[in-house]
Amino acid sequence: MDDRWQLLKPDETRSTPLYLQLAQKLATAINAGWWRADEALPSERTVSDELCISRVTARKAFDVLIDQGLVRRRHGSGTFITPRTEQPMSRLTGFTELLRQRGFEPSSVWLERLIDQPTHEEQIQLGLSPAAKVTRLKRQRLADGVVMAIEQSTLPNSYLPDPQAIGSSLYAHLDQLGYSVVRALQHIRAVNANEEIAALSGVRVGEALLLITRLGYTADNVLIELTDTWCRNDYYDFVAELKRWT
Amino acid sequence: MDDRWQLLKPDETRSTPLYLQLAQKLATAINAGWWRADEALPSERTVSDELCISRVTARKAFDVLIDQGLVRRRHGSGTFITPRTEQPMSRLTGFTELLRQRGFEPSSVWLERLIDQPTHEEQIQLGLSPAAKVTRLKRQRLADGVVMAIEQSTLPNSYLPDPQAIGSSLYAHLDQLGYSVVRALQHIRAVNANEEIAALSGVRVGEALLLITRLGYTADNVLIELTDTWCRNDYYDFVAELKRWT
DNA sequence: AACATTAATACCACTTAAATACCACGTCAA
DNA sequence: TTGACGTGGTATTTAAGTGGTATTAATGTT
Repeated sequence: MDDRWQLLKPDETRSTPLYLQLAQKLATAINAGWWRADEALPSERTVSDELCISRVTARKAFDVLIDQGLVRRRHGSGTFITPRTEQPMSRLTGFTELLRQRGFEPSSVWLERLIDQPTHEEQIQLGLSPAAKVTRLKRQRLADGVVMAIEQSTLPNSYLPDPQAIGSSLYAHLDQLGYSVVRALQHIRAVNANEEIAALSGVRVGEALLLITRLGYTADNVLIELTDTWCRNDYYDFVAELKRWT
Repeated sequence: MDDRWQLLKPDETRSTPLYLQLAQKLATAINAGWWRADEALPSERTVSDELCISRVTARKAFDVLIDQGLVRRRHGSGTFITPRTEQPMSRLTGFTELLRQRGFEPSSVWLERLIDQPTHEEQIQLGLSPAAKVTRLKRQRLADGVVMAIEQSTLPNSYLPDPQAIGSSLYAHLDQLGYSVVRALQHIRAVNANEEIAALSGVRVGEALLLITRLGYTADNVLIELTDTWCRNDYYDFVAELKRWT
């Protein structure tokens, strides 16, 4: 900043309103990358003081930027740059939340909700006694009515006595039962769609899909969830932000 | 400790919150190895007393470290260093490092190292002047002698005057030149291998590959690296650890 | 003249950083 | 076994900084 204020100063000739001039200059600055994603703009007061205009005028310029979706306001906190690529997913969040953030209307269709014998491998991973059973869930995930992913979860039956009782959000249901998934390991790889998945997700057989395998842990560090998700990546790009620790 | 407290003292200029300053200094100290794995940090009270700040402020700094997975808290007992092996890989790390961690012997073969005209899109993304050129790098990445990925990078020529001088590690080379990549956005999706990539990576045409697109930023938040990596996922699974923020 | 737009002033409501004071869990020695 | 002490956990408060809004005056348009 500092010397950059000069560039935001409005013209003397008031052919166009002050707030529009400012809005335009600010938009240019944002697109030029003066601030990074989620960084706060100077406050409305700072801007108005620095440019010798009223705060409401500065605010009105901000309104334009908000209307354009360039920035977002938080009462009592500041005005922040909207990330261009929308929300890097670095937190554990359900499918539903994630889609809402991206402006889609999420929904889902149950394909399977049943109690079953665990495979040998599942017995070991989930630490089940020989007699224990598992609950299997399978559903289509939709965004704006289009199938986006097929999701298949396996949990110890003891955590989900009644599979039919699960609403649209598995995580919300688990929360209610006191078994919140707090930490997860996600394993991402690419696979070619087989006949079953292709038919269910509406892609051609052989098309590349993301296969996300998730291991969900409770606060006690107990593995309670094994989930495979086949994602059509034209709808579900996975974005991660990485940092270097110097 | 003792004289080390001096190094943790916050700056007078309060441009950034105290707790963030402290968190950063502590993180540096931890990575520098001030404490051993599973060793306890000084207690929140000790830190706050020693640095003449409130305990809650010290505590808030600790919160940041916990969020980064560097330490772990035990009620009534203390705050302990997380062993490196359990720390989530949320750091930005080159291919080489990553493979070593997994016990492979990494190597690479150059396919292309040249100076070229940028495409229009690259001009905009990298903020290049009309006359500026870019350096293109393309190589096979091997693990134990087997091709694992094809990597194609584009950087502004100004950062890499002599492409031939790059050794095996691009990041190490950039570090030496003073243009460290500090932050990166990774975009992961699945694609079917086309003829070129299939031939280069030794898979059948149409096989599912991970396509990882990376945007690398310097500390000044300047985008200097565009990299596409096509990965055979039988060798390179992408693992991420996610946390829920309650 | 009547009206909408622009811009300024003054005051309200929310968020955050930081401090204080007190509560709850572990450890360990008596 | 127990209780004192050291550890982390949390509710509350204060001050400063942020956006939110009603009101008013000047200007331009019809």
